[in-house]
Amino acid sequence: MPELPEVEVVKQSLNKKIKEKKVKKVLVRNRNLRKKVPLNFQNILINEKILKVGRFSKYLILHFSNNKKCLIHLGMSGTIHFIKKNKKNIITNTSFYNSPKLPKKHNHIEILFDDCKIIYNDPRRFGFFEIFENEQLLKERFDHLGPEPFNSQFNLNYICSKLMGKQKNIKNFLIDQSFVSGIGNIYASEILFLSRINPIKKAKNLNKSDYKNILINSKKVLNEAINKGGSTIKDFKNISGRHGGFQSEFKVYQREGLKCKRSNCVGIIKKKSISNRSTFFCNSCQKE
DNA sequence: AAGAGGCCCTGATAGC
DNA sequence: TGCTATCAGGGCCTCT
Repeated sequence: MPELPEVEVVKQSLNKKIKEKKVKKVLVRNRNLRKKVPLNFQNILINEKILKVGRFSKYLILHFSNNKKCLIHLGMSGTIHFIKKNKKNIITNTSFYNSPKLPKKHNHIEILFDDCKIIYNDPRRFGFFEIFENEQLLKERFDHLGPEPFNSQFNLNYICSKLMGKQKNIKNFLIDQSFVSGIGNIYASEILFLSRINPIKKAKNLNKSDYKNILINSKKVLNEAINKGGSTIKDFKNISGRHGGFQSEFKVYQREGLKCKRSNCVGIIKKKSISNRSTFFCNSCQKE
C-alpha cells in the first residue's frame, strides 16, 4: 500500500485509538516478514504504555513508556486493523464504516489492550517490525534517508545540489529515498505530471523552474492525498477498514490510454516501464 | 561511484 | 475449470 500519505493516515487513526493504552498481550502468529520479528518482541512491549504513534517517511513508530521504539514498515501489502471488544466482551471487528471483514490469512502480529487490539496483516511479507532501544538509535536507522518533501531541508538549493549534472532520470530520483523520502511510485508520476516534466528526462537536463515545480508539487500532491485519506489501489485501508479517496484524483496513474485531464490539453496518458516500475505521463504536456 | 536490475513474497487478474 | 504469465504501491543488495 503505502507511500507517505497512506502511512500518515494510519498514524493519525492509530493515535486516536491506541494512544495512552497499555499493552496487555502480544501474539506473534508468524514471525516471517522481510526481517524476522525479534524473538523477544512480546517481552519488550508487555505492560508498556504507548505514548504516541509517530511517522517518518513510510515508517510508523510506536513510542513506548520504557523509551523503546517499535519501527513498523508496511512494505507493499501490510495493513493494520483496529478491533474493539463489544459489550459481551468478545473482540469483534467493529469498524465505523462498512469495512470488509478482517482477513483470515496472513495475520502476523496482534497487540492487545484492555478493550481493543490491533492486528498486522501482510500477504506479501515485505513489511517488518524492528525494536530500537532509544531515540538515538532510531535516528541512526534513518541516517541514509533524505528529507521529507515537507521538511525545510528539502528546498531549491538542496534539489539543485543533488540533481545538477546527474544522468539519472527524474522519476528514479523522486522514488529514491536517499534523495527525498516518502514519495513512491504513484505519487512520483502525479508530481511529474503537475510539474509538466517527462519522467525519463535526465536530472541534469532540468532547469531551475523544473526544480521549483518539483518542490511545490511534491508538497501539494502529498498534502492532498493525506487530506483524502490516502489512495487505495488494491488493498490499502485505514485501520477501520475504510478505503482512501485519492485514487479518484489521479491525473495520470493507472490512466493509460485516457485523455489528459489538463484543460485544453489534447494529450493521451501513456504508460512506460522505468527500471521495472510502471510510470504514467501525458504525451503532450509532458513532452521530452 | 552512480545507476540499473534482480529479488524477497503472495494474490489478483488476464489469456488461453 | 484450470493452467500459466504478468503485474502490484518498497527497499536492499549486487553487478557493471
